[in-house]
Amino acid sequence: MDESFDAGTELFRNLSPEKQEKVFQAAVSEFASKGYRNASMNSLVRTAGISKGSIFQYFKTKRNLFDAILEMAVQRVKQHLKQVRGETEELPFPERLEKLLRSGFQFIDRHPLLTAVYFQLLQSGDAPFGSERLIQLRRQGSEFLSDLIERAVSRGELRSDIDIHRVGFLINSLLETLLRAYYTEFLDSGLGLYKGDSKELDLWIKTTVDLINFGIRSNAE
Amino acid sequence: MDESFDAGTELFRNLSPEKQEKVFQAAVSEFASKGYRNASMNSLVRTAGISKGSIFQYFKTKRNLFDAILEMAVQRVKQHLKQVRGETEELPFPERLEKLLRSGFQFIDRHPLLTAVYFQLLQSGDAPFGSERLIQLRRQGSEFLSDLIERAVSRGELRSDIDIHRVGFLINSLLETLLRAYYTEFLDSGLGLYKGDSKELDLWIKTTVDLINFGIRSNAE
DNA sequence: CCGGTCAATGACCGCATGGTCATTCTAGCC
DNA sequence: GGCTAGAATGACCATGCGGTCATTGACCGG
Repeated sequence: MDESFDAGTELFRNLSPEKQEKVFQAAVSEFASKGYRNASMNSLVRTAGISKGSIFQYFKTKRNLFDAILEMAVQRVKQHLKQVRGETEELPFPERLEKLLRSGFQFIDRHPLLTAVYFQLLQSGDAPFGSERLIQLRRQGSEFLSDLIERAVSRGELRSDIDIHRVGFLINSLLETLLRAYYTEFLDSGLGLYKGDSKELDLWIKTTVDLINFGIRSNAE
Repeated sequence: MDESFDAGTELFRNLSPEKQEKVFQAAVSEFASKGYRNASMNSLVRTAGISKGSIFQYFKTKRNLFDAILEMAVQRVKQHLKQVRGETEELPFPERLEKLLRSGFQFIDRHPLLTAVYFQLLQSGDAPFGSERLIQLRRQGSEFLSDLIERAVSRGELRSDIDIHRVGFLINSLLETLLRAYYTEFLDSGLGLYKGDSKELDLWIKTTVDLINFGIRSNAE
């Protein structure tokens, strides 16, 4: 998970970066594959190669550990989105959408497990905390898109009568679906999106961006 | 869950319909709220008001019970979709989409728990069986929409160059998102879809159908 | 009223969980 | 080498799980 991250007890933060990394890696992997409730501290400790007592000295509870992992994932996702937003500032909306999707696939390639933790939580709601945080995280995703749309509307690129927030929600959910299906086998309906190569991805990106831009109604009538 | 359903051991099928119903109700409720893995037979038995031994005499294992519940849910969903397809045979595509969504909300009002079991499985993948069945269920959903689209294309209502299967997948995921958010608080981003009244739903339906039909690009250019 | 049948029951089993803590090990200093 | 501070350890705990089965109890024909 790249450079380390301030979390856990003082004891944990004083560990060698390699060991911190090893523990983090094991934790992310455990939560990514089983979600919060079904993740097992026993199993985690086994793959990390440390003793059970240690993990509870590093992070007092399972929940604390999860919070730290999630915070890291959220931080990285936000940072990624900000970067893409900055880099595509001047682009017309369709290209912006395309870049957003494409960079999303790249992000997953680089951080597959962190993405899994993030989306698993967002979709299943399997969390140690109440729904307020979930609602907040989801809203931020929708709002990111709403902002892009609003800007494009004000530039005259998009119809001025669209319902910005609802459409932001819808497009966000579309993008989420695509990204999830890219790394989750059972979400792909045998259409080649799951772990698809760049040619497959290009087709999906084009189809999606076109749908959003033009809709499907025949131009004839 | 309306009339009873052939499932479980002979002993269970010979029970009085009321008792069958009571057990089924408790099971659906348990699986709907906790998914498969986190559902507890102990808790289920408590809410059903029967003893633990009995439930294992009625259905040999937790998995058998889940299979029966899921089969019922899938059957009802399919039956519902067939009905809507039949009733909207002659309608233009946009109206068809609208009716499909509207009747989806109605279905949830009538069968909230069954819907929850069905969608929870489809989204979380938390199942006692492998991913093949999940892929199959998802594919059937996509194909239902692909068929509607194909028919509309052949009638000249839709652009003839659209990628029928990919667009079917995308629209299906859009509809799934809306329906899930209608009964799942944390999926609604504070936009009033969750348990929304009919005015809210109308707005969502209109926005969604318009997006799919016309896209968002300005007509000006 | 009896004896037989069979459904209902809940104590019990082996296992896994999140979490604790007394003990052991190790590294640094004199 | 001996001492000590503090990190690592895994046996242990209470709890809950899916599943079993000897016992109980309700009903029924004679």
